[in-house]
Amino acid sequence: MSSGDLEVRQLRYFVAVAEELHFGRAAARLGMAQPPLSRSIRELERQLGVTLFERTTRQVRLTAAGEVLLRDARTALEAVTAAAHRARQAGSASPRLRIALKADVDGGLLPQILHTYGADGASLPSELVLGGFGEQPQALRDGIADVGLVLCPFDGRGLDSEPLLTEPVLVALATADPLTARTRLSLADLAGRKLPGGSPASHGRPVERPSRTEAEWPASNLSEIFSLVETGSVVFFAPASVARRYPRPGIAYRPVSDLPDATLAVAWPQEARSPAVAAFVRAACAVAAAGHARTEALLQSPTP
Amino acid sequence: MSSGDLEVRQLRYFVAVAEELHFGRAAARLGMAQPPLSRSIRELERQLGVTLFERTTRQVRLTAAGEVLLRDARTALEAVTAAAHRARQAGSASPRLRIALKADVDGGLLPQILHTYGADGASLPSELVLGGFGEQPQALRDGIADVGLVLCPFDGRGLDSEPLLTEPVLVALATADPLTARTRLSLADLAGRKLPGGSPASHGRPVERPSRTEAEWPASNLSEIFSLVETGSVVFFAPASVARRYPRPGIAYRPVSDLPDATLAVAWPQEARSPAVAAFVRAACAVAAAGHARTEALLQSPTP
DNA sequence: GCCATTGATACCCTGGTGGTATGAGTTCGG
DNA sequence: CCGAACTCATACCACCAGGGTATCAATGGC
Repeated sequence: MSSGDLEVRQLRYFVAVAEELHFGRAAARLGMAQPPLSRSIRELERQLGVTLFERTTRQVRLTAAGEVLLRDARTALEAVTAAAHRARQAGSASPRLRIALKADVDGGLLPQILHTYGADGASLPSELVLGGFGEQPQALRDGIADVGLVLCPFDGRGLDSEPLLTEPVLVALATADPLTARTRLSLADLAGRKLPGGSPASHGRPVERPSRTEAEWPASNLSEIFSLVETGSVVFFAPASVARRYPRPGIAYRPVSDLPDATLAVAWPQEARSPAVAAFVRAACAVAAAGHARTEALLQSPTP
Repeated sequence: MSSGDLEVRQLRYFVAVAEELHFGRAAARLGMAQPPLSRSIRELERQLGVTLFERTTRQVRLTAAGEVLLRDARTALEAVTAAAHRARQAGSASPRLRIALKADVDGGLLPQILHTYGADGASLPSELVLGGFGEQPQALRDGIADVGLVLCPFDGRGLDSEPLLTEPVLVALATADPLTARTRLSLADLAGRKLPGGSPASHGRPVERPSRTEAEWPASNLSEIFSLVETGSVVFFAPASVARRYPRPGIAYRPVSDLPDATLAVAWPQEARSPAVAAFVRAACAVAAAGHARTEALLQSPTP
């Protein structure tokens, strides 16, 4: 037995094959030829003493053990890449707090949060890490960012989080859309409308892992999405704070009665121990609480 | 840059050097020569673009980036070995639920828990994984066990847990000990007495990572410890349920007034999704709740 | 100032890792 | 029923990464 322990390369290969369920495609994705990949998987199975795939010449399927390994291998790979990224960051000449978020999806709190955070003694210079919908948790797990603003629900494996604010979700329609005649819509009204994601309007964000390439998204940023909305080719669900930021003449926003409110949260890796992360979380919670209190006050006393 | 990504071997090497702070000793521990180890660390630093150690010929110190990497590398290595162990287990012909505990430290609940668990439809045959004090959390992180019984407080990184029962801690003394004359003791009374761990009685269990070899523990199991207690060479702190199990004539148990109660908890890896683990946790909580209710009843109605 | 200690450098060599060519089994069309 | 296409496995080869040995160089203690 030369077994001893697994290597990262073996895990990468395994995940590639497990995701493609096809040795040739997996090899292509890995930039290598198929035979060494087959051999490597076989060697992995030998080391583990376990069959990971059931192969026919026409089909490759994961065994139960393979399913288990796929899950654990993914988290192990995340942990390794996170170690690398965090070490690089910690060794850099100018250490920074890297904040992951989707551009404009900050509930309008970001400037205030940054201000409060900057006043904290434990604060480091901050840096924004912008990413697409739902990519923030992965960025945190991979060590690309230290803390993030995310929309609930999100994939919280290995993360801790604290909710900041909850706000209604509006639908953005072209002003020309007949539905704008109504002041309130339901999901049923929107059935069949296309979403920027490309898929028909079922509701909610894509839950599966976003391994798809950017190319599949016809529009990757909100400006482009709202341009599409303006032309009437798609509709788009946006939290109220995002809607406030894009008050275009060609777009109308309407509340959706049966869509749950969107909750913005601050999230960070569970094992995070950095004082800067703690300071940012403190600042975010404080700003959210202040905003909440202000809203409450407005509601309580309509005539101040 | 041939960097791309880290390899497990590099992380193992780094952790060894970071723990030993000495290339020669680290190399010996890894079963290899010193020069390739030095070269490997240098290559790692080059890949990361970060200095991990400050070396003089007389001293090796971790840099800040090194500290960060040490923490993350440990968790990454845990994740990798866990993946291997869990895959092996999942692929075995007779899958089992592996329960980690320290022998006899189960609050007397284990038989009942196993009985209840066995009646659950989702249950698998169970297997006990016995380990020393505080080794259970590590066993769970390394994928050696699926669920465990642990004493609080414990190193809960990556684990979820549920408390089961809380009971007072007694001190075990030789019957010949003059302190047995008193019915109640405080920690101050025991100052200076030796504990089985070898260190003087400060109180509590060793908190640092138990990487020490078994040889450092003069007694590795409770039978041996209680033999030492009988001879008067050490005293020993034991939860009441453990004391009940060793009612030896040569040993007297006394409550310790200023020692916090011991809490037994059931713990499992956060990412665990197995129905068998869920069934065991359910069973453990149910049995604990039942026992708790029984105790309450006894206290409420002293004359039934 | 000499010596012991310890990390770095130089060099060699083995084995693992990847490439190419090809075989073998399965499925589908005719 | 046969052949073509597809796909995974096997055989064999080549390269270099990773480990070993010998040695140097720098530092600190006596």
